Amino acid sequence: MTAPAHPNRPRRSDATRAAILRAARERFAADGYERATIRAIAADARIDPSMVMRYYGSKEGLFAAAAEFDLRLPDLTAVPPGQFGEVLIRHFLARWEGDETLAALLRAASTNPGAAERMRGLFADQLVAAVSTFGTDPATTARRAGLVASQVLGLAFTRYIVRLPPMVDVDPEELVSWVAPTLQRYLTGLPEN
Amino acid sequence: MTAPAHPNRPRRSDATRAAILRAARERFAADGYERATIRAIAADARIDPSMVMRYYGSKEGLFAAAAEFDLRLPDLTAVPPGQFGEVLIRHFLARWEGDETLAALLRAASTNPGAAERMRGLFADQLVAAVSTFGTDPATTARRAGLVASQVLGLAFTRYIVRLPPMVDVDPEELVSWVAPTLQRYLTGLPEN
DNA sequence: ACCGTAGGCCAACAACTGTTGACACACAAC
DNA sequence: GTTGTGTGTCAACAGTTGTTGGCCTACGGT
Repeated sequence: MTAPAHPNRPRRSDATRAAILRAARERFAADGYERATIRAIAADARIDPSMVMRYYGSKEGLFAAAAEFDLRLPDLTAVPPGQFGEVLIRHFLARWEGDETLAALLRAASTNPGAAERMRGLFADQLVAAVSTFGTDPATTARRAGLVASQVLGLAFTRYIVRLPPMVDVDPEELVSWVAPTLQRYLTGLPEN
Repeated sequence: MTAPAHPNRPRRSDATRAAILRAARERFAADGYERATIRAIAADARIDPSMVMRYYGSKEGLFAAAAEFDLRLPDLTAVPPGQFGEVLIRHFLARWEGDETLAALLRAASTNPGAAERMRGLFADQLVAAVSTFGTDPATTARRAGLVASQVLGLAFTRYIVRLPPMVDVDPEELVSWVAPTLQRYLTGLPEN
């Protein structure tokens, strides 16, 4: 057990824990869940593999800690309704480039049931919530959020995972100008227009 | 060596080869590349694991054979320019539901470099080729094809891999009516309209 | 009827995996 | 200084993986 008498006193091992988490995110993002071995992660963090087990219990526990993620979606009630799409795609691009946690989660979700479940939860708890803040028909909210997810995740998949050359090379600003109208229509438009 | 004297004579083992391939596609589609073990595939095909090695050389060779895929994209020169988007999304949906090979390739591409390379090739050889048949500026062809791929693969990812409930439950016809305009704009429109 | 060979199974290998327990050191409290 | 606890290493475990070679069987051409 690692339960100090004074619960909030900084532990001497905090640096090690952080190093493990950083290495884990890198490896999970680069290799996916099953190819990212505990031994490799421990080597990156320059500690013994058994430390990973002591601090995170198991490989699944480590992944759960490493894939903790907050989309930090902006409050759409403070955004002009005509700019929902642009604000969202800009936010996603920035969030994605700056933090490899989402890439790790995306890669792992393809093959690991637990990671897929976590991805569904992230979608249901955060994206659906953000979409439902402004007044659309509640009956269509989930579907609109799903469509947004399909375009945003597809963008991430082609750009960061499979790395299709045209999607890797394209200027982010041009990406925004192409994708923003798509998200805008998914959020506020009607089908078949 | 399995080189018969009369090269095109049907081999007695053709049924076994086909059974292996079918089981391999199922397992790769359901579990991804690393979780799909040769032993499990062989058990599904009711043969010994060593047979897989004899007929396909290695796990990578088996995957290469199982992930052989032709998108069978329609000839867009025979389609009214205003219906490119609708024709494409209908075709993709049908192709996806009827054959799990693409799901196998998609899942594997997340974690296996070879599968990702194959996905890039499929994109470059087949989708870019189809897009360039009609007269858009050649300089933008690859980008337009990339955007189409991002939406189509994102749809597949959310619907068949992660299985986001709203994307799984949505009626295919409604999916068409939402996504067709997106693809249409990626193919023939201008950004920021 | 004979015999080469393709089809198939079995057992084992070496490498790698997540995971565990025993042991050594260092620091802080008393 | 002693003691206890948190931090870290080492070696080994049991299971699984891709892969290999030997052996038996049964078909098909002659």
